[in-house]
Amino acid sequence: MSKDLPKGYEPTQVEQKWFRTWEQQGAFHADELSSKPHYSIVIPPPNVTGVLHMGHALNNTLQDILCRWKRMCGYEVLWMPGTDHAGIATQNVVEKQLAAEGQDRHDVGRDAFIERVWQWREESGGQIINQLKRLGASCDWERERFTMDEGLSRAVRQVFVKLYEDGLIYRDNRLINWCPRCHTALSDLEVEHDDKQGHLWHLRYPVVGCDRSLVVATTRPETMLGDTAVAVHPDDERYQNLIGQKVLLPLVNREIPIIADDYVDKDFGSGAVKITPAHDFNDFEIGKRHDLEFINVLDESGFVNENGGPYAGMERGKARARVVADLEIQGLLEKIEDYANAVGECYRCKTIIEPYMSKQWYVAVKPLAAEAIKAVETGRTKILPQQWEKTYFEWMYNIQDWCISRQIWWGHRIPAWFCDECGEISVALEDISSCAHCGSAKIHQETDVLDTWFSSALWPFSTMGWPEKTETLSKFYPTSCLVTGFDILFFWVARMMMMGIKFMADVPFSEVYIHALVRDAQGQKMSKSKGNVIDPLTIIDEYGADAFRFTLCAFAAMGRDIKLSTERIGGYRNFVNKLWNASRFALMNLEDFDPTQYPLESADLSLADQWILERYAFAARETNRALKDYKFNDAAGVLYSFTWHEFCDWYVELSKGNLYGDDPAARQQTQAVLYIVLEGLLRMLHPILPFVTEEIWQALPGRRQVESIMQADYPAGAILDTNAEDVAAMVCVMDVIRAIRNVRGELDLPPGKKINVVLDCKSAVSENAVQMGKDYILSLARVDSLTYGIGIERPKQSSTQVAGDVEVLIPLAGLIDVAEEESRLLKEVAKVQKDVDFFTKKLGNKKFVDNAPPQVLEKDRGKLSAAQEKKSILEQSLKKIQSLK
RNA sequence: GGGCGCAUAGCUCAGCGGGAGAGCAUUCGCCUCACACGCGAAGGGUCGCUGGUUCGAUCCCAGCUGCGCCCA
Repeated sequence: MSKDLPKGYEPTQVEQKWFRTWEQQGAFHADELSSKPHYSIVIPPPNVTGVLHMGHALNNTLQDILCRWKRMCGYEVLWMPGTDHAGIATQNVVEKQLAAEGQDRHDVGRDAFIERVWQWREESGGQIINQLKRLGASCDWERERFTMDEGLSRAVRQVFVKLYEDGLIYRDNRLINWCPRCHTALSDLEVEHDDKQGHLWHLRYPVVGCDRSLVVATTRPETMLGDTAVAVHPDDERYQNLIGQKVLLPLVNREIPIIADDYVDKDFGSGAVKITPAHDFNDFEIGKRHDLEFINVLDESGFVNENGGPYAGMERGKARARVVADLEIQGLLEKIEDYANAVGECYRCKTIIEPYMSKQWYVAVKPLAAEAIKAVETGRTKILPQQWEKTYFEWMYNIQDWCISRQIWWGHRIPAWFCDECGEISVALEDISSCAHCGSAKIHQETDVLDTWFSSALWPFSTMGWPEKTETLSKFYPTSCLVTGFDILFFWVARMMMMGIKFMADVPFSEVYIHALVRDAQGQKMSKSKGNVIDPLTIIDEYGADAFRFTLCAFAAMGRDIKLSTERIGGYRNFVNKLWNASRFALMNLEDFDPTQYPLESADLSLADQWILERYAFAARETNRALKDYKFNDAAGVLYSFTWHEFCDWYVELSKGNLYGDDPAARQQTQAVLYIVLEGLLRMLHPILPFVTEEIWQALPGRRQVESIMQADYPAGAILDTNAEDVAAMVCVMDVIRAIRNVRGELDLPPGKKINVVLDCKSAVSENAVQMGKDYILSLARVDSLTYGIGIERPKQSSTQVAGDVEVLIPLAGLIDVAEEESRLLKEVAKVQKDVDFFTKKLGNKKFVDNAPPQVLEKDRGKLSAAQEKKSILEQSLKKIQSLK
């Protein structure tokens, strides 16, 4: 390990080197036989087709921070990684490949197609795994799982069979969401609703046997081909005498009844509505209530079928145009209005979905949901931020049965067989060759596969070896925490809850931390079509993984979306560089230092040493508290200001006197504190900045007890006891230094210009502080000569500043422009006058004095007298200056 | 239509019952022997609007306005 660290931090090689080393050391591996307390997280499995996007980066950075932190806190940590098989998405990828060769999946056949998908997966699937490693993700990669693995497939099958046997899986013929492009059913959740500007067509249907007609309004005129009724509200006076009569459905010339149903909104359109039970969810319900005919007029690709008469063979959009045109010719188009309504789209391909009659498999989720609700109500599982619990409950209370069958090939094939003889269904764990009901060998297996989310729902236990009773399960289930985005709260979290409770008899996780969405700098959702996507890998290349992780952590405030801008990442890159350079400074000054040889207990700590040790203890406590509460931004904030503004800006500067001085004992003592603080700081930062901290930690002098910073203990609080009075003295000295710097800055006295300073102390405490800290003042404020004391002789003409109860006087001595000093003092007086006014008024309010708690009163009185004191000093000084003019 | 959330410094956001904070940006002075991806100093806010509770409200409550998201 070279101690000649380069002047600027260069992340690329450092990151690769350490990640390799950690993997080789087995530092990510979780031991189920360990006696340490467990901490486990299962990764939200990304799609095997996926590439790393900002959402993944945030999600996995947060998980990694938690895992690294807990590991350092002494837990046996399992972070379980893997990918899901993304049925529709993956099938689409391979279908596209085939299309490029002029083929479709039916040309190659089911088995060959699936073979081809596996081949694709071997060659190009799961690249996201390597991308997660670039981020530094400390998953137990040896355990990587895939939802189509043998073990997980076994779990899927077991669950399916059990749910079927328990009567919780059934088949039914009803309306489902159908994607005419993917050619499969979708669950309700897989349909995205988007408000689209469309039209409302008003169609006129002639009543049979009289010259009246009914006007119905629809957003989907082409479905009129499948109308089997017109409905009006039972109380609608306008139509009382028409109920029970018939209208002649135009174009197809079918007579359909006029029915009454209180679902109809009297005030919408004409108050009459066409009913197409086979193509609309509401109409479906009405159709069942009134025992209407269900006429399906579309085929599985969204083309009109033979039931559509002259329109058969037309694509649904074309059919719409033709139907409207034909109605217009016949004078049956009353009017067209602009109308916005929510259109359902396939979440995979954005094709407009079609409510479609078909026979599918369902999970009856209500009984499962009841348990999942109870688990959150009782606090067995906590959802954070808590507001999401409401959303969870809302959905769970209104949950509908889950359509789990998909008409695709890539996925877990449903283990059900239909008997060609008796017509019964046999469901079995192992493939069967004869019907379980009649024994016939004439059976064929269901061709449908299961919704990918069905296998994802088992993830927390299937990945740990279920249905076997494994050591992993007994050590790590239930998991400690799940970190995920709210977009899959229903898709995934809720279903894992249901399945976990059902099959493991315990919740899958104790806490669920829901994080924000990553947006672009303008607050827009990142999307390929908008072209505003920022690629995490490009960011890592440019700024380093550590800077990127710190940015995400600093932005991850609970309950608010993240607007990511590259400028901010640049800012945190600077932070990493700052740490790097402070460490270089330390290393340069620790070359002759051996941490194992120095007895810290007997050390004579300087003011600066005590102060930084006190700040260190504070930072350690606050960081732990923040991480415990998932306040990632607080953790980042505490560490940022401790590192930069306390350690670098102050302690490093304060330490230079002793490090460069000629007192070997003082030098060695300062080296010791510099070493322990930096070493501990690196450990504090490691969960957020894994790479740079390891690189520096390894370069520190001496040997430590563990090979990697990953295995070192996380700082919990103070390293050494400190004396509160000494710490306060240091703070006083720092105030004096700041006051002198303020005068320098305001009066344009460049650092090169040496100045003399007189400090008039108002108390023995501050005099003592100045006495102990005079060297700090001399060097940090660049003071040439310093005199101080209580009631010390004051220079005749000087610039004045007040630091607590120390009056800072800088003799003019030709240095200072009188006019500038006057304007500076006027500004200062005005500032302090505001304070005096504020507190005078506040303390003059009888109600306040009578009611406010004593501590508050005491504090405010102290503030008032301090402000008055400061004001009078400044005013006297101002008078003197003005007399010079 | 139902639900949830957000409005704080030029920008991005913390804070959420006792005198308004950070980062970035801005201005001024500095190549000070770790760092110009830097150092020091400074300026900048009726904390969306209107009421209410309170000795005291950016913070709690109600209403309003504007902007998001989820579900129908």
